[in-house]
Order: sequence, then C-alpha cells, then structure tokens
Amino acid sequence: MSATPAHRVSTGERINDQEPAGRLQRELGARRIRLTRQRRVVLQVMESALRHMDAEEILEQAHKIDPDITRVTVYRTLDLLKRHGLIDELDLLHLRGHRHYYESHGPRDHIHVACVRCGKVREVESELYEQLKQQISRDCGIEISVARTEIGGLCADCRAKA
Amino acid sequence: MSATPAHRVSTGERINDQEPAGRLQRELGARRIRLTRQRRVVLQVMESALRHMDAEEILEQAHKIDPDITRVTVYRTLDLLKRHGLIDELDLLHLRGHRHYYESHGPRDHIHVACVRCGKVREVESELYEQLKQQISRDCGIEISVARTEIGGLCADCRAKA
DNA sequence: ATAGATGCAAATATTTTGCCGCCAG
DNA sequence: CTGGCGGCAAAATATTTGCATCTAT
Repeated sequence: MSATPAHRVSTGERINDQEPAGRLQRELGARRIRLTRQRRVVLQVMESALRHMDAEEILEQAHKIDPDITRVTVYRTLDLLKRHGLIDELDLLHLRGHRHYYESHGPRDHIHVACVRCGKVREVESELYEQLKQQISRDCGIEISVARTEIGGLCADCRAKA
Repeated sequence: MSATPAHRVSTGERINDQEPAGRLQRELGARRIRLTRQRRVVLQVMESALRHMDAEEILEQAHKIDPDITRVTVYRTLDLLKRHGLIDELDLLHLRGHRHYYESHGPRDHIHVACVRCGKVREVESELYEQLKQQISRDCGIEISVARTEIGGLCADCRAKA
C-alpha cells in the first residue's frame, strides 16, 4: 500500500467539513418548500452539528436558539429532510439503545466505524466503497438512492486497555 | 467484466441456505448456555426462517409451535443471540417503519439491497466487500466484530412500471 | 440445590397522529 | 388569502424491567 491511501479517514469530530453554510436552507428554498422560523432553527442545528445527534439532542440544541420549538416539529422536520435525501438516519448498530442519529448528507457516502466498547465513531470514505456500490447497482439492476454502512469492533485504544 | 462475477447474489427467499440444521442450538450448547424449552422454540424459528422477521413475526411463528411463549422471552432470546453474535439485527433502512429484523448470522457477511418502492430485499455477497472491511480494519486499527450494509434504491421492475 | 430463566404487568423509550389555530408566500 | 405548518395532547409502536416463580443442569 502507498503512503497516500485511496480513501480518507476523518475523526467524526466535525461532520460538516467544507460544507457551505446554509446548504440545507438553500436546498429547501430551491424546492419551493416553506422556510418557517422553526425549520430554520432545526436546519441551523443540523448544519452546525459537531457530531451525530439523536432527536432529543437536536431538540435540546434547538431550544438554545428558540425555546418554543417542540419535539414534534423536530421529528416532522427531520422527516422532511430525510424524504428529500438531505440528511441520513443512522442507528450506529444500536450501540447505545434504539435511538436514531441524524447527520447532514454530504456530497459522498461514508462508512461509520464505531467502537463497541467506548462508542467512538469515525467516518471513512473509500474508493473501494464507491466501486462496491457500482458493482451492486449493476448486478442487481438497482438505481441506488441510499447507502448505509456501519461497522463495529474494538478500537486500538480499547484493545490496549483490555 | 467476466461472465462469472466474483460475488454471489441470492434472492433472499431462503436465508439459511447450506446452513446445517440446529446450528444455533449447537452454538449455545457449546457455550454452556441453558437450552430451555422456550429457547429451543425461538432458535428453531430463527433457523427455519424463510425471510427476515421482526420480533412480532418471530413471536407468531413461535406460537405455532408453543402457544405459551411470551413476547418478553422472544426479546430476551433475541438479545442473547445478538450478544453472542449468532444473529444480526437490521432495520432495512426503515423502509417499513422502525421495527427491527433479525436473521441468523451466516458464515460470511452480506449486503442487504432493498427496493424503496416494492420493499423486496436481496442479499449480496461480494469479494469487494471483504476487501473493504479489511481496508477499514487496517486503517482504523479496529478489530471488526459486526458489519452491516444496507442499500436502497429503485429496482428494475419498479423502474419499468413507473 | 441453585443459578439462571420465564411470565406477568407495568414502565420506558421513541415516534406518530388528529385536530385546530396560525403564518409564509 | 389560503394551504401548508406548528402546537398540544394523546395514541401508537417497540422494547425493557422488577419481581415472584419455576427449571435445566
């Protein structure tokens, strides 16, 4: 293997790398979807996310901006974004219960790699993954619209401690 | 591309292809885990599964064998099997609500490819997938214990109808 | 004999829905 | 102006837990 791998590994510390601010707002605007005060708040929360959040955490963040936002609105807005393919819904292998996590959908699919012990999540992009999707698309005759890969195992740190 | 692809596509009609009967029972037995009457029933249901089932469907099947099995026992047994890595828990991209589906874990990981319109699920094995996992294991320094990939899109049949 | 399993009921957790008044476009 | 949206409360769905009893080993 060369010193410059064909894939990129990010820490997951910041989800919206190189993402222009207001992307979600602009996407919805372009689709003639109403931008209410509440939606703007939820979008802002999603766009400035530093990590994967579940509905509860998104609600908490939204409350910091506007305490009147309700949980129902958060769910309805997440559903809207999901239906438009603007965010992804994950469960990170149910490592911490059955809640769902959301993240703004970047330009390229990535793989979520989680440690089953400490729960740390890394995001990985890989050329091999793109090839795999192409192969599946071709062989199954499917026009892929969503792809989700979650991998779990013991990370190096946790193996060292054990 | 050659006429004999390096991967195998199955229809998902039968999950336990080439799986020796009683595999789950034997695995648990080898681990000195109590084989109660109820557990045997749930294991039998999982082993003879023709498709992915959720907890409700597993309970229904179990009731056909022994009407006294309770839902709680089904959940507890599924959890046991999950903890021992003997079954996989999927949500199939939430295409049909937020329930979870379970399948007996075969010798090799496979990818679930689902049509977002008709809900049909195919299972695909791929050498590329194995390579991808190796790459990730190496680069993230993780010892992989679970891998789950779910892909959604429009299948050929549904595209034709549209 | 006894650690561990089951059953029952109730509690939790998470997400969805009906209805009505309100606001973005 | 008006059709979609948000709030409220309640329902629906999915899963887990406490505790007393039973059972596989």
